[in-house]
Amino acid sequence: MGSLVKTFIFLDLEATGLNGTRPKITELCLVAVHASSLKNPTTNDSGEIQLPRVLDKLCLCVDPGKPFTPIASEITGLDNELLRSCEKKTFDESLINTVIQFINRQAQPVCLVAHNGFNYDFPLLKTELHQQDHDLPSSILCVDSLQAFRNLNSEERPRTKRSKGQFTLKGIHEQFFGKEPNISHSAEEDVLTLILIILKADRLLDVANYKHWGEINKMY
DNA sequence: TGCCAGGCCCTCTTTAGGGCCTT
Repeated sequence: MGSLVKTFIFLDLEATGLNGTRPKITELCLVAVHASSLKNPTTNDSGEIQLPRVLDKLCLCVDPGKPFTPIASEITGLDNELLRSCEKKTFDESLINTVIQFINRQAQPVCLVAHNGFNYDFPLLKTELHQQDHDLPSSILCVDSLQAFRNLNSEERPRTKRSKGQFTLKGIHEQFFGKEPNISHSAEEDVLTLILIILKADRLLDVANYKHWGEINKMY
């Protein structure tokens, strides 16, 4: 199914907490890359993989309208006062239209990609859309890069004891590039890290399990 | 009010338990 996709839209959400806290989105970042740009990544003079030159970005901060958990605030560097002082709007119709227009601008069909997306980002995004009586088209495809990396691991590597952090964005980046990613837990930096590790794991999107947006359930 | 996920994967498994991963 992945071979049909013309645009991969890498997605990351920051929010007020994890699933059990009925979180609200505080920041979202979408970066769209044409499938052709993922097939033959360019490298610099040192042989390091480079991000594609042609990519579309949409990054927005959002007033969540509910308190952050302390840990979420610490991790993301955002808090209610900061977002309010910058006069950020809530997850409203204007934001939803912007996201939909961003998706519609891309070569179709598109596929959303997020790390642990099937359990976190996609259900949370669906929840916020439904709360405003909106949704994305059911035909949009989705991939969870965490699940895909685990599939890749079980197929291509000898069985090794799992270790904490093995499949985190940071952990995969360290395994591939021998160093930590620049900054983690801004939505944009996490998306760019995700793109880099997917460029490095060139078979990942071939072995991934594709779902339709219509199969994604709300988080709450 | 108080509580607070859940699907996936691994193993000392399958009549189960526990850790990972996302903020």
